[in-house]
Amino acid sequence: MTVKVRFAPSPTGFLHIGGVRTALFNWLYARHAGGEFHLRIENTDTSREVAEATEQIKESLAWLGLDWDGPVTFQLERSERCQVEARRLLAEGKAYEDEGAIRIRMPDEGVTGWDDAVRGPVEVPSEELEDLIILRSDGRPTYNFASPLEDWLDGITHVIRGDDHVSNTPKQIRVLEALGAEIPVYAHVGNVLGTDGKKLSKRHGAVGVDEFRREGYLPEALVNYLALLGWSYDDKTTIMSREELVERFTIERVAGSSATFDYEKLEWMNGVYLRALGEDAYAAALTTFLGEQGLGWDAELARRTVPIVHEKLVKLGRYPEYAGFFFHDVTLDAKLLDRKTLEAAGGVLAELDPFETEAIEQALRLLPESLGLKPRQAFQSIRVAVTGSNVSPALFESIELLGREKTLERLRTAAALAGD
RNA sequence: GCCCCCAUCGACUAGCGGCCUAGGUCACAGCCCUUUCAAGGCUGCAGCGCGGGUUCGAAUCCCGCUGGGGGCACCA
Repeated sequence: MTVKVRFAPSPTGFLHIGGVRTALFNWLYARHAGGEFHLRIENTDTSREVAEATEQIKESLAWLGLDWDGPVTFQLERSERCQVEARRLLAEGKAYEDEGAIRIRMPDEGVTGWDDAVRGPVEVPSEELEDLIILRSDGRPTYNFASPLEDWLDGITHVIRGDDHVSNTPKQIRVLEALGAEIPVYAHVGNVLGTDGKKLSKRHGAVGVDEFRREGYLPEALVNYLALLGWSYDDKTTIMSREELVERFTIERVAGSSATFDYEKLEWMNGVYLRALGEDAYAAALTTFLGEQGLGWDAELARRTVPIVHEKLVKLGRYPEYAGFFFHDVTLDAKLLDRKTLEAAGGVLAELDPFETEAIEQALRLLPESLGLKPRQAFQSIRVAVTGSNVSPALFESIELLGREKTLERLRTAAALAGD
């Protein structure tokens, strides 16, 4: 039997990080099993649909590399089929009319249960199940009717979804039974919580995929991080490529408990991925990112800064503040400047030939002692003058890249500002 | 209120009755390296929610409690 799973978001807004995690688990499971991963838009409730949402969801998944099989399907397109099936249930006496709507009969004794692939057996007393409305009086199907019906139509074998659906599952199982459909395997994954311990949702702690993209996270890092949120391979492995994740992912190792999203770990992991990139790949990622930011910065110059920023940034979004001084003028804090040092540095660098890192370093290394300063103090002053900050990429390399003219100009400006 | 789910360091987790003096990663602290910041190396801090059982033996099994989460719509 071919594994078929689906990710079924409702198009009411952007794809948030909890939803992505669900999509990822489905995708990993499908790819691991050599099965199919379907994308289904559950737009039963037209009133809440957001026009751009579907496109945005597709874009987010594509950016993350979660490709889906077959066409994207829309729940709305199957509403006629829903009506046909509802009438059939009516005719079979499994459903009845109620003020224009159609309700399905639920058993009122015994239990309704299933063997959840992550939680094990779950049982709900059937008396808790109301005869739920499957067709509204205006003829539109409700979610708990349309969703399982579509699972049936699409031959979905495994339903992997968030914890918040456990209470829907018994209802959907009864719908499926009435329909005469096979019951898929259900796997309920623990929810993703915000730092406040509340479930992440569009209304709460909203974190869309595009936000991570704008901040300069790499999709590979996000995927790796998310995979570890509720799943683990063993007791040691943390960094795993997409291929390794696919190869290793199993539902048995998915946790049923909810997990808190941790930005700091994500940042660390993103740094790991960034550092693992070769210089060309890094340059490509950086210039693409900068382009998306719309800053209009010189891509060639950005490319040349790669060697000195490569190991330093934990996410590309830090680049503008860290290396922006290459592209625009700096503002200085006079308190951090020492006039004598700056003038001496200017003097030394003015005549230097060639104006290259090694020569620059040799020349500047001589300064501290002659000024009676510690290297640390002298270099910090120069660093601030040239880069505008006491945190910057390597100083001598930066000076070479900036060029003699700009360096001297900044040194002069800073010296004037320093006073005595 | 009722129903369901969950419960190991601050966070993510490993653990599926003896291998646990509870392991790994992030974060945090200290040290080393060092022109800043990172990175890297080393060391450290820190946890089985509580109470009963079962067993020769419990983080692991059972029950209760507590806590957290989710759900109870002609929303999805």
